[in-house]
Amino acid sequence: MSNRREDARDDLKRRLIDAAEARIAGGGLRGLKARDVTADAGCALGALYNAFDDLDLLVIHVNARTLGRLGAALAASVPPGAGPKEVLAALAQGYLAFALANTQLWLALFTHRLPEGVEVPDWHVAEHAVLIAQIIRPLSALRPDLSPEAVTQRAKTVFAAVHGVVHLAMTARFVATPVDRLAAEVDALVTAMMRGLAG
Amino acid sequence: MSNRREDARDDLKRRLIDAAEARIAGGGLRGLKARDVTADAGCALGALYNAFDDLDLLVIHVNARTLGRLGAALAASVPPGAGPKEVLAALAQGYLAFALANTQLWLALFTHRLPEGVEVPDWHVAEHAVLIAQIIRPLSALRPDLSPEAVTQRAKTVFAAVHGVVHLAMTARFVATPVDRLAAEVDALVTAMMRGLAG
DNA sequence: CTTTCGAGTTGAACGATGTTCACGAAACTT
DNA sequence: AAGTTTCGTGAACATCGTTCAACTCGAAAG
Repeated sequence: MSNRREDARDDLKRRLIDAAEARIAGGGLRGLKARDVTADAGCALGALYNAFDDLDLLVIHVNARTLGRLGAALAASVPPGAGPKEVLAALAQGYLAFALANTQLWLALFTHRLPEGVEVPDWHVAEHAVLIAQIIRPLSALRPDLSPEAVTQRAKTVFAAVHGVVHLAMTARFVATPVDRLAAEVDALVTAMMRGLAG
Repeated sequence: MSNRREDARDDLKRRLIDAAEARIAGGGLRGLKARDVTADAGCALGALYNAFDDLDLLVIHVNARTLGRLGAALAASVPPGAGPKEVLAALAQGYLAFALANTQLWLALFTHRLPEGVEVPDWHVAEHAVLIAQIIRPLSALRPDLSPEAVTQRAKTVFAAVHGVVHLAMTARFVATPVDRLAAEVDALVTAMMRGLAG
């Protein structure tokens, strides 16, 4: 059994992801430099390109972690025994709270772009399901008449609308909602959408 | 009168903005290289840094143009003599149409970021008013009870929600709305918000 | 018209950054 | 124990944005 090699390899990968995560959390995606990460992880510059094809792929692994934590945070934000509308309102507030508490890592989920022609790996595309997965159940409870496909589509739109408000508030200083108004505006948006969508 | 000099200077600036605009429209913000732009504009590499402090400032001038065209497109998308709800629905569709027709330049408005500590010039911050300016009038007609400040805040939220749906559809992979469904989803979102907000 | 002056232009050079590669050491296989 | 494969190493390379000293050439002065 070749164990020593695999263990060392996995350990190096973990250290590199740790270091990249810390660098992104500290200085944003722009602050991520190959030389910094390898220095933090305690390996040579070239070792990074043995563990990962690319700096982009390293970022994708950091984003995978963030998506996992985000999914857990969303699940934890829903009070037990709540009605559909309350669940959706709670999810929106949970999303906002995560974005505020993990700004740079959360931003990296949406600002990271690969060079033209390169596609995101399928396994990482699938991980983005957590963004809408928990919206689907309460939404279909609210609209039992819609097909599963239609509910999924509506869930995407509801998510995108909430995400848009939070994202613009934290990136565009121009049309941004002040942070202290954010929670109220997100809540107003969600309840308005629910009233409108529930017909 | 030193005219020859000023004219040449302004002409060079215009050619540089033209070239940068074309490069962004073709290959996105990532495809913008100082050497390409100066070659297209027919000047030496260093001349760019005489006309503009920075590549970032050149991008800002391109974005200023785009905001101007976007404002005009939004104004043109509103049918004369329409009611408030129709105006808002038309503005949303106009925004979507502009984003679809000018994808890369429109994306540059929101993906361009300056290095840490550098602030966007005030004159360019002010230009972003066009994004919500035309939303305010129909919204205050719908909600005469709200103060001007509250209406402005709601306009920002409405814009951010619509923007989020369009933006995510054109950048994110998994949670994206298919383009052929986009117009319908945007319309459903706006009408739902109007119903919810007006209630 | 000639001279002088200075703003604008030029392209080589610099520093930063992502990525590659030949070398050598370490670990696994037989 | 020898051979083979794997992988860490760090110098080297290519590509960026940006700077700078030398040069050009239009504009004012004599």
